[in-house]
Amino acid sequence: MIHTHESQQQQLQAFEKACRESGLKVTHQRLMIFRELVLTPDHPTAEQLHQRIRKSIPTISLDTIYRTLATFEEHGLVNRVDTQQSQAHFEAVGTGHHHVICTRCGKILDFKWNTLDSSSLPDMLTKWGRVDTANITAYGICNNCLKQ
Amino acid sequence: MIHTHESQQQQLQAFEKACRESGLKVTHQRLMIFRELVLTPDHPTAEQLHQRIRKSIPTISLDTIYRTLATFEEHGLVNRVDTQQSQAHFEAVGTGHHHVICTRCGKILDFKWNTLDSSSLPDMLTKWGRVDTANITAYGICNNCLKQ
DNA sequence: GTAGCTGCAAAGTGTTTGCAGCTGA
DNA sequence: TCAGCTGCAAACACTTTGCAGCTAC
Repeated sequence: MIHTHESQQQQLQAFEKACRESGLKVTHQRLMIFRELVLTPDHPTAEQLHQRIRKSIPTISLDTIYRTLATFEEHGLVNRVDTQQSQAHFEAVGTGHHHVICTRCGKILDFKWNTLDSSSLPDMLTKWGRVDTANITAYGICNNCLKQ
Repeated sequence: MIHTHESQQQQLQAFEKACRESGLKVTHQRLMIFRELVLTPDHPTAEQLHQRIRKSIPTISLDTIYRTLATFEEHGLVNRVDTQQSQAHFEAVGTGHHHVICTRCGKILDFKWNTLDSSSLPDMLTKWGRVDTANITAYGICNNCLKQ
């Protein structure tokens, strides 16, 4: 995804606005962390962010990165990307490929969805390389938790 | 996803076959771990598997669970489920919702896909509860890595 | 001035590894 | 028998937390 200069500007402005609205202080560290996420097209880990931001704020600590990302996530300013990494959940192969996760109780349910196969994915992906698998991960609240 | 007794049987048989073919020994521990994954509809963590399997093999250690799951994964017998947990990657909100991850270099690229919105998801999910977001995570090899 | 943020250091959690003894084929 | 699996314990990697000083508002 390539972002235009305009939309980046907008995101940075929206950031300052969102900070003021939630009573978050706009510190140099927070600004640089958000800036880095907006300006680069990849999705760095906390460690990678730390390496990059040290170039402009040499004294910034890794735990500030972690704390800041957690704060941003709470306020809906950043997303955590789904990956297969730890804390890992496992399933036997041959079951459904897609999952719904209840954000309240954490339970995971499989579902089937025939619409998604590699031929129906956007052209852009065939330019990117060879896609082997594609899984949907949905998040919501299950009926059990909604009742309570 | 509810599995019939037949398909569970098939999965267990396929397991023994796959073990023999890859030269893996069919130990009591491995059989119980795979059995647990096939017979239960949820997707436990290594820790949860350990708790459950201890009831039948009290001396089984957590590292055997980890090692066994890693072995199974290498041989394509189990899948790791995508979640938002650590080692986490982050993005600013407002970028694309879907991701392709290169399994060789680990780089993550965004992509847009208009076809996926909550109304197009299967009915089953509306019975499950309230779905808030649904993201696709695709895995493959990017062109850069394919060239090498 | 003060609530709240940061850096430091230490602890916590999930996962992996080296080694010696055990076991399935 | 013997390659390869397991249990133990220790190491590792990533993330979180308590505290004291600092800073944006």
